[in-house]
Amino acid sequence: MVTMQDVARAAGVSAMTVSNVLAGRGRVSDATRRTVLAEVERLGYEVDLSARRLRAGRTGAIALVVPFYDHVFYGEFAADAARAAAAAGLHLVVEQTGATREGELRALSTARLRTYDGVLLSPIGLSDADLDRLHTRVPVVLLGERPSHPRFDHVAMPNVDGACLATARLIEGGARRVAICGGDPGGSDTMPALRAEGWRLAHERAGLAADPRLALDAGDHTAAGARAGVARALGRGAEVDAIFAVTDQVAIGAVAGLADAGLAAGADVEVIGFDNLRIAREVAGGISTIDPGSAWIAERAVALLRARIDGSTAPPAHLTSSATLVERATTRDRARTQGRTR
Amino acid sequence: MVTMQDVARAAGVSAMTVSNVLAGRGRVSDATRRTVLAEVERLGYEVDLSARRLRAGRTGAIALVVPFYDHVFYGEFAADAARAAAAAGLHLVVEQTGATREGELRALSTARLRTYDGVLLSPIGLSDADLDRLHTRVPVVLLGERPSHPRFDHVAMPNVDGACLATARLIEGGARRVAICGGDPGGSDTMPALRAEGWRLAHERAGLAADPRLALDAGDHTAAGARAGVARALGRGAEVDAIFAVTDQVAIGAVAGLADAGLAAGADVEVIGFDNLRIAREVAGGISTIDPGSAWIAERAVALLRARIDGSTAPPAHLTSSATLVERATTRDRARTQGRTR
DNA sequence: GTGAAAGCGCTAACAT
DNA sequence: ATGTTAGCGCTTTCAC
Repeated sequence: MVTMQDVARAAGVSAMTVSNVLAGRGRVSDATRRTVLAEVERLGYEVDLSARRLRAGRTGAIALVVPFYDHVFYGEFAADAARAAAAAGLHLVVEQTGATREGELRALSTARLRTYDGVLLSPIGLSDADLDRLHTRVPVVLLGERPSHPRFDHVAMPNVDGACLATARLIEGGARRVAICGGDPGGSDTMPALRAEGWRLAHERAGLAADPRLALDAGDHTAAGARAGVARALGRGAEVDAIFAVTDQVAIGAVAGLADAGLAAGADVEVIGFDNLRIAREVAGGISTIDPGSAWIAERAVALLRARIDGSTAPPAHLTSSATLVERATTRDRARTQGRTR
Repeated sequence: MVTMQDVARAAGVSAMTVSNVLAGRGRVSDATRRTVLAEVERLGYEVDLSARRLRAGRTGAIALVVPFYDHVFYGEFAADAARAAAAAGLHLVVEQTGATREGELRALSTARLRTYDGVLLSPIGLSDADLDRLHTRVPVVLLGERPSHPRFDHVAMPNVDGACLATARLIEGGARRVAICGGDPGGSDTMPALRAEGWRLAHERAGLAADPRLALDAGDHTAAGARAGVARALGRGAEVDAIFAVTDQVAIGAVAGLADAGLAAGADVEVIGFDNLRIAREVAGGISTIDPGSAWIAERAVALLRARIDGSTAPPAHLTSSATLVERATTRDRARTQGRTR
């Protein structure tokens, strides 16, 4: 294994000069630089990141910590975040927690975290109290449901607004029995709870009452779970004019569940999803959905993290992106695509 | 920031003893252990991974290096690999290369790699010559298309076999004009080329000739690209009895392209995809597909890496998983699900 | 069972 | 423009 010393010796300079050349730091003559780089190349030298970090305190890498690797939404989000990180001169790596409190604490609290300059965390299992207790030198920016914690920067999804926008569109389209699939009207601050709140709010604003019996189960929020939930509800005779599905995955399952019952999404029952996954465009002729502005979220979150890494002591920012309705085949098109800003 | 020294001081022992307690190494009295652990807890101490690695040479983490974060296949594969890694006592993190030679070299060759005990690499842009030139102390296990490189362990997808199995099923089902969507009959050793080879092979074995005009374009292998490709082919009057789509994403697009032309996947044109993505089960009534055995691949790859990390000098292993046909609604069911082993 | 000394590979701070 | 010194936090080695 070749070290910086080896390169220095071979180039007839000190290790410090090699370090300076490699980091583009300090003043080095052109001749020296060339010699050093030639030796680096010849010997196949590569800096040891651990050593650099131990001394310099930085790695140039940030982590995105998500609940599950195999959720399409997080995959697409990671791609957005990687783009934003690259633009900010940072390298992004992704870690998974399994959506458990323990997994999230492990990802944050344990040592692993020290090898990153900053962390983008999508908390699911972690309570505010857990976050309070977090004593970490590494800057953390929270992603997710609702801007909440006073100590951390937070960039949130427009959960309530987006759900409200979707439900309002379904009501305006003439539906009076608008179901929510995968929502949790009883809960608080989780994604299913917040989107259920938007569903309820849209009813209220239209002078209607959201019927709790129209809160359809979506199991674990997979397409399979939603399909089964919709089939079950239809099977026991639930009357449904339209469905707001809390995610596009759920919407895909809901469309399948309708099809199982001989109903066509769009023509018979309007369906709107949430997330604007790329795949939703090609399924069932195109699933209408709420675009939560993921690219904007990724960009702002990375910018906030970058600022903290650079030592910013500004008060924590709490941002929420704005939701846009994207109409496709599962809603009968009146206007094609209409946006709305909070 | 609290260091091991701080804990040692507080517990009235040496740093070495703290280190021993934390690593479960050496002989430490029970009383000392308890005191140390209590101080660790009280001070909120966490080991610094960079320092540990610098000295000990290990981090307990491996990297999975994939072309794109936002490809569903890699997301599902990462989840499998994380499970396998956890079982082997390793922590898995995911990095992205953008499918470029440069990105892959950067992920491997640059320093970043040294913070991992091993790397699972899914090479796309890298040539065998590039791999030859790789001089890295860190063990690398190759994933992907065809077992090839003499210096590395490799676990491959059953590309040719799987494609052959799918195509054979379509031919046995009565189709005589079996298209391939997203294949590359001219290429070599890439995923589209190998799956095209399987398509050709199945024809040959059935005493038929694969018609090169039935190699349908799928653009960048997104559902959108495949949909456009199928629509274009149908638009210029191509006669197609059945479609083997090289991935499930492509299959989803192909089903949409057929629908655009008023054709029903399954009833009018049989379609088989490849990958067995979870989402493929719920789309279009269920897309028939080839299960490439991703979980097996992940498990074997992690086991090989674990062995190398532990110092194995066995000759490089070259494994290929076996393909299974999963029949759903886009094929007319005769047998439900039939496997085949290589 | 525990500790002291040494040093992993690198870079900040200060010479020269 | 380049080199010297010191030390980041940990663990290996060896002494007690």
